[in-house]
Amino acid sequence: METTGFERHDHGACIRDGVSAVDARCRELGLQFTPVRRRVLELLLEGHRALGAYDILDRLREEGLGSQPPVAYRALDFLVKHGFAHKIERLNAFVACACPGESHMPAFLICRQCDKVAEAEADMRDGRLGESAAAVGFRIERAVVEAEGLCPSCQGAAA
Amino acid sequence: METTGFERHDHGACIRDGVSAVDARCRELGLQFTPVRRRVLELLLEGHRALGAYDILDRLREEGLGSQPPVAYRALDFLVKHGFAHKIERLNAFVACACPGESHMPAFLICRQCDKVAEAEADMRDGRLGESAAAVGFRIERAVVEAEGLCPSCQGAAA
DNA sequence: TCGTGAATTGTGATAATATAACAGAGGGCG
DNA sequence: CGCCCTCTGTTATATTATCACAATTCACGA
Repeated sequence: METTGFERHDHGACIRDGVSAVDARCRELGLQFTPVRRRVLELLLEGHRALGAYDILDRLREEGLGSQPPVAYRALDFLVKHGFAHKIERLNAFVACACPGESHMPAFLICRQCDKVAEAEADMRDGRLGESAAAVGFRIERAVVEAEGLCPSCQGAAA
Repeated sequence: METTGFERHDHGACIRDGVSAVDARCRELGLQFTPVRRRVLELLLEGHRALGAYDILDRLREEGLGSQPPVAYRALDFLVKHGFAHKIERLNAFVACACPGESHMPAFLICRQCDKVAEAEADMRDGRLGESAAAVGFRIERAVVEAEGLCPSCQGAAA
């Protein structure tokens, strides 16, 4: 289990790699990685932050890539459906996936101060929740796991 | 760790006990358990299902207890704030708390077929997510844990 | 008991998030 | 070319949630 997002890293590479990984994956799967979809992914990769659909729509509008909600929602649906982005239910917002292509049950660490979001792997079917689900005979298919708190640098800033 | 909601149980008692537990707790804490708040809690306890704010508002309207959204939202905010109910982010809906009064980090098992919701205890600060959060120095304060899948009886029905 | 301030409720308006429906554009392929 | 399929553009609308402010009710001490 690993996390990304709070450590410092080469963020330019982070965007480039994210986009090209998705690009490759789309080629593999025969999916169309259109300009709107690509741009939305770039926007999501820009900060390790969750962006609302309307934030994204505003950016698209500025750039002449579309002006109505369905444009943004369709691109986001595409990205989410294929695992290139995730929806953060707690925030009604979206983040780029930290490891596109790998199938996983993501969990998120959301800083309430700076709004950064890190992605971790946490398959709930193992572990204690999985046990208690199994105990009552519930079969877990998907899970939303969103932890909220303070990231390391905001803890430092508070002190 | 225990769950409730999928086992069969005396549901009449379930509502009565839920309401009176909250009633007692409000008395303890000097909170006003007003008619609207009581009624909303009863509605939430009726099925072990998540109800949307507007579903609740419709019921309140029928009963002459209020007709505008803030009436429902304020009652729900009260119940959630004091731990008598929880919001299911995945569904934008609300459920009564299975063990009001006890402070806890609830997790939910949501059946995608029958919409029933069971509550389990799952403190994310322990376990593997907690470890990986600790590893990057993230301090978890709250967590949304919502597992979706099939409850025992819906698995049976599917077969 | 009464006054006072705080909490609660009533109501209209509006914000924020999300989807439906259908027409048009474009590309691959017979 | 003509057909089909996917993607895009656009209007309209649905769903979820909050703001603002007036009216009322309630708790509590004088």
